[in-house]
Amino acid sequence: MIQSVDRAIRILGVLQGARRLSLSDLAARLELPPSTVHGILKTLQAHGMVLQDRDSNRYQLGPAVLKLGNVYLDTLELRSRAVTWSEELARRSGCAVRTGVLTHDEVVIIHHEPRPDGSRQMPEVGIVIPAHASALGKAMLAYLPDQLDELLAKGPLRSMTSETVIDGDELRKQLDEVARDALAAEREEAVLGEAGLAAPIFDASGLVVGAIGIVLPAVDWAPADATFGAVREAARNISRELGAAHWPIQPR
Amino acid sequence: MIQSVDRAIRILGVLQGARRLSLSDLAARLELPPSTVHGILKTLQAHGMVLQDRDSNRYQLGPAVLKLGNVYLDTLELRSRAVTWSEELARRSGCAVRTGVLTHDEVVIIHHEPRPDGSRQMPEVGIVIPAHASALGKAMLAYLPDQLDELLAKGPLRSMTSETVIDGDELRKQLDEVARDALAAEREEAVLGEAGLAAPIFDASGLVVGAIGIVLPAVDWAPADATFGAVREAARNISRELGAAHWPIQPR
DNA sequence: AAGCGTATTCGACATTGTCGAACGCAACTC
DNA sequence: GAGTTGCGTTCGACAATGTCGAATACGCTT
Repeated sequence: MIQSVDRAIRILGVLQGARRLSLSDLAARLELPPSTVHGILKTLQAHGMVLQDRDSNRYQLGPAVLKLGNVYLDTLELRSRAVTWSEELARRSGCAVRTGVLTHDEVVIIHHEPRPDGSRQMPEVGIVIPAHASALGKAMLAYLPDQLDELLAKGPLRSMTSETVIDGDELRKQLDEVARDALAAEREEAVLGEAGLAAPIFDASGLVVGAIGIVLPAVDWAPADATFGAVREAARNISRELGAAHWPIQPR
Repeated sequence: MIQSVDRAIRILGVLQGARRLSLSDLAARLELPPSTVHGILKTLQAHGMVLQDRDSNRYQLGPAVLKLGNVYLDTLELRSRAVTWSEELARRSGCAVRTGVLTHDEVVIIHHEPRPDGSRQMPEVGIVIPAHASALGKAMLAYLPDQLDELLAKGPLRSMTSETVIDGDELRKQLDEVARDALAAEREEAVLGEAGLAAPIFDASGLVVGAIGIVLPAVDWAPADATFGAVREAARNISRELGAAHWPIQPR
């Protein structure tokens, strides 16, 4: 692990959480001398990864990170497959559809198909949700015991709403059920008033590479039986296109 | 400039251009020993900035970059203003609307309003276009002589189509006209069959912070007079909301 | 089974980043 | 308007750190 690179990424991470920060704030949060942080910041700035507000001198993320993000999406085979099947799933379920991948303890949304009712909706590509509080995250974690252990070892689970599962054992119990059905649900655990239903996506090597699912108003729970089937089918179809031999894969 | 951080970002940049690369390819392109690149790569990997394909061992960008990109968009005041006015501009012009910012020699799209005809269109947020070959880029460069000098000093302009302006003097001449009208046009200079029209956006300090414009099929050139006015108005409205005292600002 | 082309590990060396201190600058305060 | 405080930034000596060549391990082909 190269120290300065690690520090640079940690700077980006802090900036990600706090939007705009002064050099001294940044240094305080990282527990590093300001001059050290300054050197790294200037390097990041030269590449457009961060930029400094002319008026306040505070630092924030720069346009170069956006460029990188877009290229990541283009390289993902999963995404191109998800686009096709999301459309169908949205039509069949009448709900917005999200596809996501796992990074450490969070789900990153890589595709978002708006509800097919024609209303204006914010694109959600790139947003992150704690894995333990989302249907997508649970669908993936159920088949990734190592990632789950790592997540639980890291510290207490963050509570998002009163419904968030923050007990490790309770989460494990839920995930056992998820693995049995290849279907994960979430009711107001991340956002009040919102529920989710998701299924895991596997690739040719039989490992979970993502999950696809629907988002619906909590009051519309439970969805029709056909909807459960539609989510599982979307996940299975994408998995097959990625070369997965079976769906679902048996965990462990 | 911290060497290892600089190298890390260069690695990300190469990965951005080439999608997936083996360690030796990557090392060869950067003219660095493989072991040096490997150390940096492993650090980036630990943070999810890059990931390694299990089968081929090749490296590619990871989900963490996508997360960063999304947060960058959220911090941009310009973007939230652009969303409102893009909608109006799309309605008035009947065209797709793009808003972009400048990084070095490229325009990064930070908002994309699809053509209001209801057809399915790929979201274009995050894509990059060489500044000299786009209406958005010209609109900004006309008011940023320093950036223009830097761009021209860096080397020959990249040709995208037969229409791309690759002569520095010719570009300067065009930009003088752009600065006079506060309106930049582009006809098939980046993509054959596509034309653009854009106007610069200024902030409270009177500097260019972005540009907004429309994309239309080259065969539909020239747009109606009202459309020219609509583009300028959108740029002026956003500039005013950002605190700009005047629009356009006089260059130099 | 042998050989090649990979990625990866290791360790010695000196290059390089680090950190404290000093500087410059602007915005307040009295 | 002089003094003061709180910034960001620059500088340079030191040694911690990243670098690179060589050695190892791995997987694929022949």
